[in-house]
Amino acid sequence: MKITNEELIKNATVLFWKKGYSAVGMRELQTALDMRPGSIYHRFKSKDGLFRLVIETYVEDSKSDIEACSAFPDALAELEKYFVNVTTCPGELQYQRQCLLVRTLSDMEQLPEAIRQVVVEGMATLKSAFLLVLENAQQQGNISQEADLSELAAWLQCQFVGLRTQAFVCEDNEQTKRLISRAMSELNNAA
Amino acid sequence: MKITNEELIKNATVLFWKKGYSAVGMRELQTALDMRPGSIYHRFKSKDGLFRLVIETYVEDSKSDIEACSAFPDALAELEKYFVNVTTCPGELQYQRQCLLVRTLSDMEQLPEAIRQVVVEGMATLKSAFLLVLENAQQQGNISQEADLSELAAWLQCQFVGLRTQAFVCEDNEQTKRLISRAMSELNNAA
DNA sequence: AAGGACTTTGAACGATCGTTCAAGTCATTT
DNA sequence: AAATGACTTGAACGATCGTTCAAAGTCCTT
Repeated sequence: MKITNEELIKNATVLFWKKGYSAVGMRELQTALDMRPGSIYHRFKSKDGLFRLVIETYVEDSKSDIEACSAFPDALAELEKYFVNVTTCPGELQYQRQCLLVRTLSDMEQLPEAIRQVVVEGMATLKSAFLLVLENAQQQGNISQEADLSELAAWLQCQFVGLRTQAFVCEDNEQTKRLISRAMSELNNAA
Repeated sequence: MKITNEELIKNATVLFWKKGYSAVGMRELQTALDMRPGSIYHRFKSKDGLFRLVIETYVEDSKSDIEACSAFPDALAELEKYFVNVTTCPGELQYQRQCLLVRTLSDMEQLPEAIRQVVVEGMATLKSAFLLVLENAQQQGNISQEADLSELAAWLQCQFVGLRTQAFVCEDNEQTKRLISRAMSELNNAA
């Protein structure tokens, strides 16, 4: 066991993100992880088990990235940077523009119930992360005191999903940035 | 050939929409269409060929639905109704909340280039449909004359994708309606 | 050096995948 | 009634799927 789980999951994430759960074959994983089937099954129990770890890790990482924005003096400005980063990642990383959770929604039908829960809960987790950022922005005076932060968090997540999907399809980074700054300025005007 | 292509495509659409391109097996299609493999291949050439027709039909239908809003005295109000209809379809039709084109993005990797184009062009077609509605709304005086309609169309599509995805995951129809009316009122304030 | 627990190996399994094709059915034309 | 052409049938093909397991390898403890 010289190679850490963490590293293996990172490699598996790339594959699953690029091709989706069902399109990734075990032989492909065997190559990518440089492991033979028995080893993979010994460590991760099954393809499902490995995928579950991938999703859980992804949610954890994304949550950290989003919540990290709260620490800055202007949380909303930092969140905007994060949106831009995620939607404009270049060339060989373009597959990362589409949120992994959203892309996994398409595989839900053939995932075991346990993993479906992880995905749905993951969406909720990220919404909470947005909420934390909004709370800080409110304290910083950039969002009105009367605003319904919980609904704004749902709204932010909508924007997040929509923007990432459009960036994934369209590739026009300048338009994406304009759409992001439009969304952010709507946030400032929010009741 | 007593059953029309149209009807067969309708049945196939349900399957592809629910499970996604790669998760639908030929045997499943054989059952759903009540046809034997040879017949399907005789009519549609391949699984790809059938799926292509499904996508093309979906784009055509969606385009019509969206553009139909232009004909009303208040095009934006009609568009809002359409958004609500699509995001709140009940129970056994819930799979329709997620846009079929967006859900197909996840299968792109394993689709032949020709169909990828159909999907991407389909997204552009729907954006144009939104543009048409916006042009009418502008003439009706509900959108400022200075607004960049082309960018607003991209923005609308973002909202469309984001809202449908969130409605697909969350199932809280009331929140969805609030988010939709928020989006629509932002449209009124648009520069 | 021997024992024991953990890990890796890779051939093989049964199931399912999309697809093919020779044979059969059926309506229409001659 | 015989021939023609369009469409349907369903067994079968090779490929690939996720998974298993007995055997071999590795490494620490005694």
